[in-house]
Amino acid sequence: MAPRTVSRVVNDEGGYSQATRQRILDAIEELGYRPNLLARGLITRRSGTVGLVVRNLADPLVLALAASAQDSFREQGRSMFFASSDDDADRQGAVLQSLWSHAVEGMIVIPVRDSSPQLADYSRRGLPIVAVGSLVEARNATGVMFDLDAGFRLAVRHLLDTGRRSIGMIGSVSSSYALCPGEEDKDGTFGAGAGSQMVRVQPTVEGGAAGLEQLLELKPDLDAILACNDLVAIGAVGAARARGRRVPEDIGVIGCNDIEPAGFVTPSLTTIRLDAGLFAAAVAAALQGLIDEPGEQRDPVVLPVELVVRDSA
Amino acid sequence: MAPRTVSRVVNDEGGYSQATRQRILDAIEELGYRPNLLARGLITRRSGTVGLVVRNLADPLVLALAASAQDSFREQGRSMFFASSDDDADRQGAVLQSLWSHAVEGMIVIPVRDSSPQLADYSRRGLPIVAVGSLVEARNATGVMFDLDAGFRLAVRHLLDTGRRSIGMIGSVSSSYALCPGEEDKDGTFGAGAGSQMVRVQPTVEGGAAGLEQLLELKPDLDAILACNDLVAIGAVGAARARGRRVPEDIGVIGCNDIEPAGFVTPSLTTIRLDAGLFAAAVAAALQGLIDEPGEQRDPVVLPVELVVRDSA
DNA sequence: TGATCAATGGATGACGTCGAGCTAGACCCT
DNA sequence: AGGGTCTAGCTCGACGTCATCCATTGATCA
Repeated sequence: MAPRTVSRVVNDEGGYSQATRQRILDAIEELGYRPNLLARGLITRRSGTVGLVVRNLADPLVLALAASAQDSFREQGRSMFFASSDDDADRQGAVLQSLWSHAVEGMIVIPVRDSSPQLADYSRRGLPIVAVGSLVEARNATGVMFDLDAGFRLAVRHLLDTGRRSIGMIGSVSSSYALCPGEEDKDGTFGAGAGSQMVRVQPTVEGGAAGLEQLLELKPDLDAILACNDLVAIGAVGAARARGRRVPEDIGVIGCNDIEPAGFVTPSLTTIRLDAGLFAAAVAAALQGLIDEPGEQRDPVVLPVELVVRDSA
Repeated sequence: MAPRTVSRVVNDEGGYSQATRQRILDAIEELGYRPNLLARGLITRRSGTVGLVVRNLADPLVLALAASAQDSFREQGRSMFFASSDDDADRQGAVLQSLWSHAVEGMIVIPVRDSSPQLADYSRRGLPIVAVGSLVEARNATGVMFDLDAGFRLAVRHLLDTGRRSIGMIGSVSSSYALCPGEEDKDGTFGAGAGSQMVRVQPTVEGGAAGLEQLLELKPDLDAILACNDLVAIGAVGAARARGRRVPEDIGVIGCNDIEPAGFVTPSLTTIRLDAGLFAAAVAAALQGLIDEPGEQRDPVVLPVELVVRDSA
């Protein structure tokens, strides 16, 4: 059997009979032949791999993103590298460099804060990059993000509509890519006429509890909380109850993300849902586009969000 | 500058002057040179990559495993492929095949049920495999698991010591690797003299609720529940309260895993803690061992567990 | 009969790197 | 000066695959 013919069958080039094809496939099976994708990638310049770089593993969207991205990539016949930058710009750079040396065809990155120039640099040198929740203006790069402003407006409207008048916001000290709607609103001009106040904490349950304490200090008449993610919201609910405030009667709380526990904590959490499946599909499609048609300028993709009204507000 | 000399510098082989080294490093910086790891792997037969294959992404241990494994591998200078088998043996096989074609040096696998022969086959053909929570008897393979039997005994002892007399167990229809202590105890011979009953459900919050209903049907005098994981335990707590049973007064509930929400649900969950960091470190070390000294027979690693007593039992 | 086509396979070079072996010169020691 | 040792640098081949180009064989078609 000639190598050339085997190559034709393995690569589906056509130009062989069904009988030959079957004979070759049988032989492959029997001998346990595995094509060496390193060698193939070396010559074709397409390695069949992509990379996913996240900021930290604790982020609830990461899992869904990884799962869904993986599905898309399997359909594309690509394998996926996975790495975390641990919220460190240098490490993010090292990861990009390393995976690029492994000849990934493209990368999905949840970028650390202020690393747009770094990403733009890599993409300009030829590495296709989809930045999650961040704008990267460069050839070979694009962004995918949730419409957090809309989510923020939905939440504030809901609070005002249900009679809340004094809204506090608990933001995150280290803004994550998609968890802090309205975070840009630094002056705190919440809904018309309503007072407002913003504090920043660690984006955890404990942080949420601390944030509520701080807000009550600043604004004793507080009757609503907008939290940058569901964990923070859960912490705020706990602290409010410990202080003798009822939720939702005395204080309404809205989270963000709709993580799984949000549905079964007491009271169940009203939250801005970020649809992880939708998100991941959009990300994978965007990367595919960048790889297939390199060099084109692309508009960022903005995904809709939804307010899920449960018991907490 | 000769390629050979550059190669020496890049690979730190020695045999060059400091001046040459600096000149080369400068040139690398300036030209944006990236060594092609595909080509390097082709000739050295060490690709610098490993694979992590999980059963499904919803498993709470997966995140911690991924995070910690990634840290270990970074120290080893390896990059990590990531894939999910979605609980499908054929897909697991396809993933192993695909990643092996990408020349991974070894794999960490959370195996789908009854896939030991498949793993043994791959490992016998030369792919180092660390199976998580499963025994694989083969050259080039080993297993890492929690001492779930010990956890099971701890939990039962605690329930008996606190006066429980009628224990029900909620297991999982699709046993996962580490979440179901005592699942082998199919006859239900729980602690001495205590009655016992076991049902199997989906390992989710909803499944836990359904499981409790079933158990109460079978055993109206039930006063304790042992759940195969924390989500199931949370579901069982919710269902028990909906039925008017107080937790822990009327029914004690013990979960397994110590996932993050376990500490802040109401009542906080007594649970068998599986230390994910410890686990992942052991897994990474085991794989490193398999890669460095191939062919040796190895004993499986068994990790200790701990009972975390909170409010639910 | 000659032309065309499909199936098959041979030969050669390239991808970017490392490995082995070699040369030329510098340096030291006797 | 002669011999040994070390360093810096070179040349050549190999890794496993695909691309390119061409050769052979039958079969079919005009």
